[in-house]
Amino acid sequence: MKKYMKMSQLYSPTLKEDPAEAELASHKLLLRAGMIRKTAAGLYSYLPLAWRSLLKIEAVIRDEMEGIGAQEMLVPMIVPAEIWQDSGRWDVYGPELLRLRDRHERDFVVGPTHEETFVDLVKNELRSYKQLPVTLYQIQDKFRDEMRPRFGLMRGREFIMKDAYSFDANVEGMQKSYEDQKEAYARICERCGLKALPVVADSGQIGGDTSVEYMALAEAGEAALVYCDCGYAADVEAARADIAIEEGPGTECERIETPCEGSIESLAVFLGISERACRKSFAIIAEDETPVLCLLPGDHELNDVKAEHAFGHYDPMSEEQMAEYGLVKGYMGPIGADKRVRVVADVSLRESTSWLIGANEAGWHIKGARPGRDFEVDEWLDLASAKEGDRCPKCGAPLKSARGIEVSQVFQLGTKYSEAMGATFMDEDGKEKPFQMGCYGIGVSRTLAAVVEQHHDEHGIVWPVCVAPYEVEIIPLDAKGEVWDAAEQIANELTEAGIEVVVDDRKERPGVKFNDADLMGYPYQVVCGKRGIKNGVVEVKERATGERADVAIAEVASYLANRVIAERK
RNA sequence: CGGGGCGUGGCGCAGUUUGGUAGCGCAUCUGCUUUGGGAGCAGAGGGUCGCUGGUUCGAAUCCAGUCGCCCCGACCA
Repeated sequence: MKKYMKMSQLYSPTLKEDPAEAELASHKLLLRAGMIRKTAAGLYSYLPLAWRSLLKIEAVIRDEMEGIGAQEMLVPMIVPAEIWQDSGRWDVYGPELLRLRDRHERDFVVGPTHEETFVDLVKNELRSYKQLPVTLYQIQDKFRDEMRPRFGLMRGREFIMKDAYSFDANVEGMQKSYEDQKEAYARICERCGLKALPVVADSGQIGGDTSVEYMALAEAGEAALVYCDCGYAADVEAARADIAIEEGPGTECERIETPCEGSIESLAVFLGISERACRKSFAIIAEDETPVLCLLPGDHELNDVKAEHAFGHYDPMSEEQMAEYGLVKGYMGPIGADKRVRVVADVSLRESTSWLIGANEAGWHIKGARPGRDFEVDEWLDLASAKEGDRCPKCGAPLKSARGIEVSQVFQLGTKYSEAMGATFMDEDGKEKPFQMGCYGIGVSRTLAAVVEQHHDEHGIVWPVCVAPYEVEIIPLDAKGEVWDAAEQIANELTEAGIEVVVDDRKERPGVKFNDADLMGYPYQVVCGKRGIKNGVVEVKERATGERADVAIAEVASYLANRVIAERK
């Protein structure tokens, strides 16, 4: 028999003040609303309210997994070292991996992810292509000994993850499994109330769409991304920068005096041109000791990741080195630089014919310089960090920028683990083949934090119905008498209608109850006060909009039940 | 791991510079009043000042070491 929850009994200690340790909205609010408590760095206890929300997220995940035929199960958190040695990760995984030894001196790891366990599990049981495909998943705590756990649930060391593994007979099958998961992930985000974008995570080695991360858009996100309405989205680190050329002034190569401080900004202001019409130069020493001058559109930065790709571990040139190679800080350019300097320019500049560059003399620049005629570019590379306004590599429209929280990732593994661990099956053609695998993770606890990050205001959390710990809070302003009777009646009716209800039965002043209700963020509040009860009405407040409406006591339960159920998804 | 900061009743902080035996706000408990947006008054309880060692007549305060936590960087659900 379902019963409504009483605030007086709910273990959800709220805090008036922001805890000193928290910085992010989600972290502060989850602590303040009495949903989580820290046990140690990166280790959190989920209190009853958080747990209810987590179970709802998990329910959405289970529903979607079931919808694509994935089967839930559970493997041990602790994993014997041998299978990690088999996969090769025992030696590769860094200090993030928590290793431990039992009383018999046997090595184990606390699973940060479970590819090995699942491969080991199926390799002796799935013997024939006829048994494939199979997708297995679990929802379980993971442990990663992060060097810097932070932001509460956002980057904990122990966290709840849903991890799925697909086993297919061939690449086409794997891609199908992968697409199924990817689509399910989009629906999971949506059903949890998250605005998220699928971001291509690694189009590198294997090529194509082999891994996608779902990024929940949030200012507090750790990843910077660019995206386009056409559906393209990429981490700025990985995005190819397609930058419209802006030519500098003039077409003849000519020295001009530029008595301004040696920054692109001041140069552009002095000449009355855009920063992009200038060419920015970075001088670095590549890993192989080659001095390199990188030329970029003036309003773009050298992308660290791309530069490391191109040059290995590189260092910015010191002033002494610049002097040695004939480069003048603030006025660098390819003309007049030492012959040993390798000149590399961003690909976006390839068609540009009028470059405004430093003259390697303080206070002087060169305008109208043309590569091939006035100086040589040794190599054209993608070096610039993409940013807002650059052209979408897919459709050409201007990109928008955003920050995101990586809530989930889908990955085509191929035979990486199955081959390493000798996990094979007998194919139609009578040959032993390694499984084609995919793996798919969702940070469940991180999703909770992301939801709060996207759904809060200055008063507290604003839960979407689908993940709210309770759907309706009833606030009787008197804990006795006819006000209480009406509140209890409404609570019972709603509960009978299958709505999750909490009643603030505490002997607190109205302000305290209102503030706690807003902080904990239940989607609907029903305020029962003397005034209204006399007229046979209570006030229904929608947390998200702040809208209030008087509703007849006799109708409020069915009115709310209909709204809540419609919003559950 | 590098850089910065912080550890003082449950929470948020002051006190540390200049050593003298611990304080404020909130919360808790009791009583009275109050009751539609974090109440008022009166009273009460609660702290080996992160830990260890040292200096000193005397250490929250000075010194050394150590542990923990937070923030910024390199990794990830």
